[in-house]
Amino acid sequence: MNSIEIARLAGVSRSTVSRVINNYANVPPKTREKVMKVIQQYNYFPNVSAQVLAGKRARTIGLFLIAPGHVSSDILTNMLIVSVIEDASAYGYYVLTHIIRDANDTETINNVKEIFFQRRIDGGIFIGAAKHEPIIEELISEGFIVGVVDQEQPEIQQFNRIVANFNNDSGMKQAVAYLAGLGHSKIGVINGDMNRLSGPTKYEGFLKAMQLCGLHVNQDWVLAGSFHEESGYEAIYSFLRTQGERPTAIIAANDSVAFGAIRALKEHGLQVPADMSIIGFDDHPLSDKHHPALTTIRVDFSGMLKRLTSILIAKIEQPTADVKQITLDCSLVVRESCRRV
Amino acid sequence: MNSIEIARLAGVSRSTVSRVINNYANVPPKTREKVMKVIQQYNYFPNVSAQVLAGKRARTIGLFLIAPGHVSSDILTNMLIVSVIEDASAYGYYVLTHIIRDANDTETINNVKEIFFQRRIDGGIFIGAAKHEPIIEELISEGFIVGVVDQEQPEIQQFNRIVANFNNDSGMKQAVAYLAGLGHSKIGVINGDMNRLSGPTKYEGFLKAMQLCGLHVNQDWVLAGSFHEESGYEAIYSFLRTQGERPTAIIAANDSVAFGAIRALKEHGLQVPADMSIIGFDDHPLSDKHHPALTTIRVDFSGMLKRLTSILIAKIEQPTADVKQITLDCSLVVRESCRRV
DNA sequence: CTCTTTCGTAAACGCGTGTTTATGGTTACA
DNA sequence: TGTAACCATAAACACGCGTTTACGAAAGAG
Repeated sequence: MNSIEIARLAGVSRSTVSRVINNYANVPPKTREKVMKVIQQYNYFPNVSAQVLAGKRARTIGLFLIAPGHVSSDILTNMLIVSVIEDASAYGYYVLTHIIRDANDTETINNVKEIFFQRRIDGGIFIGAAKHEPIIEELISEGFIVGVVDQEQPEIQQFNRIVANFNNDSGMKQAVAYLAGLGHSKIGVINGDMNRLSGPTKYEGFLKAMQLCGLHVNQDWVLAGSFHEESGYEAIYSFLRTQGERPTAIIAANDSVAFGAIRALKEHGLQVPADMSIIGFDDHPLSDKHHPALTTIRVDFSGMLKRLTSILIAKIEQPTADVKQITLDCSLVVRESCRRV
Repeated sequence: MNSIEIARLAGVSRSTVSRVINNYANVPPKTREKVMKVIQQYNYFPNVSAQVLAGKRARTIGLFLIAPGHVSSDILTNMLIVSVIEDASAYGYYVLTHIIRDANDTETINNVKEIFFQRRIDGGIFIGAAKHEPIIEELISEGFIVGVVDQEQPEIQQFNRIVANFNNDSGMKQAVAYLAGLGHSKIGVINGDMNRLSGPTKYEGFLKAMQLCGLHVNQDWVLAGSFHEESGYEAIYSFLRTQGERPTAIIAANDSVAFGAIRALKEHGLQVPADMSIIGFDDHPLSDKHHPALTTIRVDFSGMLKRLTSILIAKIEQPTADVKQITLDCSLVVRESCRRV
């Protein structure tokens, strides 16, 4: 079934069918109706490949998840997939999801390039990218429209790069201020992956916030991590084997890290928040089900992706649209993992 | 950049470029290498729309999730998305994921049809379909290749329908036998959605298993549910308000239902497994983290989808491939939610 | 030297649609 | 009746690639 058949069955020319489908003005309602009837009767949908070849858009965006480990078990990442799919769907766009296990592997990179250069998609969103991701730079320089979460806005702004970030500074400020308000002055931190933008920015936010509250940062309480549950566990596990003074509160780079940290504390016979207060970051879907329910800095991932998807599609349809950056605020969610000292 | 350009740059004809790309035999290594070099140098990838229009496959499959509620929070469903994407990726296929909130809504159905009829995909997988899903029947009758989880194999087998199921009979048998072995004879059940195939088959499996173990089924202990956490909670909540004898063990249609059931029991002051033994179904990713860790019937969803994806793609590439049905076994996983009586 | 095989070319067609152009046919209004 | 304005058509081209065909050129075999 193609437009020629439809034209024949409706007793009109192929041009008219095309004009009906593409909503051209110069076709009277009666004709339009006649054609539409045949189209629906025969389940006709214009072949998208032919449309693309003829210069139309594919109405498809790519969603690229850079995730070395087991994405499948990360609820948060998975929420985002669904989120983007539904957001795009509202604009009549479809989503091709792709998982990048190793952003440095040549073959993997080639797959990503293939998706863009084969014109499978009109634009793409990258989640979980490192601070500097060569493949993204290459795609942007090739003119592809790309949305990125958690990356720096370069000095020379390009029309085809959209950057979305959270205000980590503000988040950390809220966390530290809350702890200070509870009487804490000995505050430690478990950092995230320093190769990702939110790693260093959260840490810098922490330093700034501590200074603002007039608190001293003890470098022995600055622990390395990498945004994963296991890294939180290991950070605390190692720390507890050392001698010396201990903090009364710890801020984790995200909730997964906080979960791991709490697990390590429990194993060591320390209770949260009785023996140690913990604040997370992100408001992970499981944080309120956790025991103890996790006090955390909420971050609206779904909302961010909704905006990012919307802007991406706007740029696809109207390349002159000039939004290039969005920043969302964070907010403190008080639950049970911190106590007054 | 197109094949004409590449031909010019490599100093060969366009036919030769095409023959290199499609791995034809009659091109000597030296020429192939020369062409490949230019292709890589200029980041050339054949336009997929042109390829499809010229008769090649789109190398894309559709993944359709029928999920009325909040898919985003269902870890299991989300695991499956990632699973299929990675499986397809191994065959050089991409995945277009689509979420169906209401399989009865005309516009929603139209979107699904569009994806197929526009030739965006070579075939599709449906997850969460009802026992009888008109849209699936229509697509199959139109000749599209479709893989379905948890649906009946119709008497007249079609080459383009692939059905994947779990052996629910065997699963229920293991659950009942295990409970019987622990001394339970008063066993209740919370059913799943009876509009989905696994609803009735699990229940029938339960009945058969009870008979096999020589146990009586008390209809007061057969509770209605719908595969969701909330339905498990409500089933038990309502049941506990009734008078009369109570079972010592309950088998839930899946782990989510079991979680809900346990929550209701706890609220009512009943401990699991001290006051009631519970068995789930599926081995949900959170089941071993649950308190108490849930004894359940494990079901290998990822494994099933891996096979289903593999068969779907095999059929796409070789429509005569004649596998039409796969059935996977279940296995009991003993944790902490059942006790000897 | 001739014959065959191998390698390669140029040209053409088809895939299904969007879009433009030149050309009529119909309707409506003055 | 004449003249627009509107509606519709047929034909052609473009998009980029796969595939076929007819045709050579070069190389090797006899």
